[in-house]
Amino acid sequence: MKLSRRTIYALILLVAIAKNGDSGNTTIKEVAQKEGISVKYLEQIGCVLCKAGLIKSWRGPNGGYHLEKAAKDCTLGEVIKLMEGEVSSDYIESVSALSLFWDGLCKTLDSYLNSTTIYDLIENEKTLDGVYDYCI
Amino acid sequence: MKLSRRTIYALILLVAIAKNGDSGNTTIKEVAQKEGISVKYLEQIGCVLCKAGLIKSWRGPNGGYHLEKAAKDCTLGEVIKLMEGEVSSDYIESVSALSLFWDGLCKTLDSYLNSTTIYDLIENEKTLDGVYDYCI
DNA sequence: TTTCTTTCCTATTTTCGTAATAGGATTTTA
DNA sequence: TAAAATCCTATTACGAAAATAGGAAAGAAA
Repeated sequence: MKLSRRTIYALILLVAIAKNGDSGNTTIKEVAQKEGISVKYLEQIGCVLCKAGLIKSWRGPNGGYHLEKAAKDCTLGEVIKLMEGEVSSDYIESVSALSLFWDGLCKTLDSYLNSTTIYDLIENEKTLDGVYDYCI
Repeated sequence: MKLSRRTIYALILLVAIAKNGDSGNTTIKEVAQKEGISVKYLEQIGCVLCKAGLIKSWRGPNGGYHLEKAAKDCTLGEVIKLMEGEVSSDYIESVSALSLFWDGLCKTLDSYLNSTTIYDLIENEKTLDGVYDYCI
C-alpha cells in the first residue's frame, strides 16, 4: 500500500511541466536537479510519459516537454496506472473470501484517483505554500 | 498499490479461524495444507496475530487458535495495519504538491478498510459459493 | 514419565521487483 | 559543426518480502 518512486517522480515531473504551462519548455535536467532526483532515472520516466501521450517532447537546445492536454484533464488515475502497471492481483482475486473485498477496494481507489488531477496537485501546493508563508 | 502475501495469508487464516467459531480449534497445519501455504511461513503469521491480540492460542495436541473477539469487530484495517506496518510515506509526504493528495488517499483507504470486517469476508465467500453452486 | 503434537522463537537464505547507473544513439538548434 | 536535449537498452545495486530451517517451550494423552 504505497506508491513507488517511479510514480512519485512522474507526478513531480508532470506538476513541474504543468506549472510552466505554455510559457516555456521544461527539461529533465532542470527538474531532476531541483528535486534531487537522478537525471538518468528521470529521463526514463519522461520517456514513458511521452510514449503514453501524456506529454509532448522536443529534442535539442531549447528542447523539453510540455503537457499534451490540460492539467485539469490529466487524472492521477491514468498516471498511476501507467507507472505502477496493472495491479497484478492474480493471487488475491483467486481467494474467494477476498475477491469481492478487493474489487470494492479497487473501485474506491479508482474513484478517488480518477477524480484528482495534476491541476489539483498544483492548487494543493499553492495552499500549503500559503500556509507556510503565513506562519513565517 | 497491492497487498503483500503476508497480509493475504493473515486474512485467510483469520477467516478460517472465524469460520470454525467456538466449535473447535483451528491449527496452522490444517489451514496451510488446505490453502497451499508453507506451514512454517504461516506459523510466523499466526504468531504475529496472536501477539497483537487478534487471536488466542493453545499449544499441544488439540491446540490451535480461535478468535479473541467477534468476527464483526475485527476490521481489515487493523489486520492490514498490523501486517503491512505503518505506511512509510516519508518521501511522498515531503513533496509539497503531493502531501494533501496522499492524506486524502489514506483517509479514503482507511474508511473503507475500517468498515470491512472478517465477518464480511465470510459473507462474501458464501455469496460467491452460492453463485458457483447455481452455475453448476 | 514419556511421547507426540502444537505453538513459539530466531536466524538464514532465496527471490524478485524497484531504483539507479551507464553508455551511447538520435534529433534539433544556433 | 558543436552542443544540448530526448531517446534507447543493458546492466548493476539494493532492499524488502517470501520462504526455509532448526530447534525451544508448552501441553495433552498414553
